[in-house]
Amino acid sequence: MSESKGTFERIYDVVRQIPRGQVASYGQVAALAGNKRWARVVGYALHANPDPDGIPCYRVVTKEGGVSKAFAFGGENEQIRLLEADGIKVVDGKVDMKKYGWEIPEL
DNA sequence: CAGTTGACGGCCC
DNA sequence: GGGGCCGCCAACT
Repeated sequence: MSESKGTFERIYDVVRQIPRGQVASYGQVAALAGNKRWARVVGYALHANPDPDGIPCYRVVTKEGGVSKAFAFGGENEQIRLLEADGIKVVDGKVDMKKYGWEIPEL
């Protein structure tokens, strides 16, 4: 509770809360992490991805639902594969945010 | 310590 | 409708 978590861990915590079968955009994660302007920071944090096993960075897409090409954990094709494994349909390398877009619980 | 970069977002032309 | 530029914050060198 000391909020000693750094900005990165904070972002990881949000991504980790993304339910299976849904996706969240960088701005979405950034907003839940604390600030929407962290969109770039989110990208940086996910790139660090210290725990790809607990941090489904592949569930994080751009606001357009497109997967990032700079993906380094296997390639875009791999991310799409993982998304479909979650029941998310990927079209043209993009997902239907209006259908799979993660609804913020905004507790 | 300061400068540059970066898995983005939003607005302008 | 598509493409390009600027702006935001934090981390990295």
